[in-house]
Amino acid sequence: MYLRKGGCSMKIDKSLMSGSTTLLVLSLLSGEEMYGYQMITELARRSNHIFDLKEGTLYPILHGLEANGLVSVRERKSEEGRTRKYYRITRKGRKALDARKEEWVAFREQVDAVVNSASLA
Amino acid sequence: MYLRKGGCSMKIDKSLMSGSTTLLVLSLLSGEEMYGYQMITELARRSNHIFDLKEGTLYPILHGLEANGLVSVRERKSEEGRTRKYYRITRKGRKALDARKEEWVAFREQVDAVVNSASLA
DNA sequence: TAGTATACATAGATGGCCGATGGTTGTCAA
DNA sequence: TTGACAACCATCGGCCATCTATGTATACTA
Repeated sequence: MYLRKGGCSMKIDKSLMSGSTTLLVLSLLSGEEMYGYQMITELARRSNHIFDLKEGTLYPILHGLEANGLVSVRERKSEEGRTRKYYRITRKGRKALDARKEEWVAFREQVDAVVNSASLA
Repeated sequence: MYLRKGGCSMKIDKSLMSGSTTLLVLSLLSGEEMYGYQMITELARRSNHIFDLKEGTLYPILHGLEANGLVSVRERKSEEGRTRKYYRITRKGRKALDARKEEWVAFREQVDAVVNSASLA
């Protein structure tokens, strides 16, 4: 991997990432079809380089999503002649995404609730 | 464990929890000293029962925090005669909490950024 | 005095993510 | 034209956080 290093140097504990990866990947795909490497660079860009997804993380996830019918794959030759695997979110995938979003919102709100309730005491 | 079951039935993917547990525990302790079992019930209460921390999760974490000097412990006999282990956050623990909070805010904001940027496209 | 809730503790299994590694193809400068 | 580098896909072993299951002891209460 040769991702350009952005200016942001804040490191997020890896374990915080756990569980949100699928949400992020499906979110990316909900806008347009993308290929793996592109998701990594796009995710880094959109998150101000907070998320530096590893290939060893992404590809198994994509295969899992495909196995569960949440994304579909097709090989496409780009204008430059390079053949890539493009992933597209399915209807089932959009449902799963909605569910994940709800989960995320609930999780986020309750973490904040605990953190804030404590700082008030 | 015999925690009362609350009305909320939404289940959060366990893996989302990863990494936030220490933040939550330290947040609880930042308000007052508490004992283990109390943290579990308090966390459930303050999070509308979204977080149902298990004893098998909490106690190893507390021991780790103590080993790292982020919390201190003392045995105290409550009025009812029961002896409990009360955990108190240390100065070092407060610093760690501040760092964790910053991490959490950055993480939260960037997840939202990705999720929202996709839904706009 | 039996049952239930409180309270602390640990070992083993599970599952997600990462580091390491390897391969192929396209590009560009020397 | 060739060699280095970038783009791109892929897998495996291991780590680490959490859960499940289990064990223990004490206090309250019916």
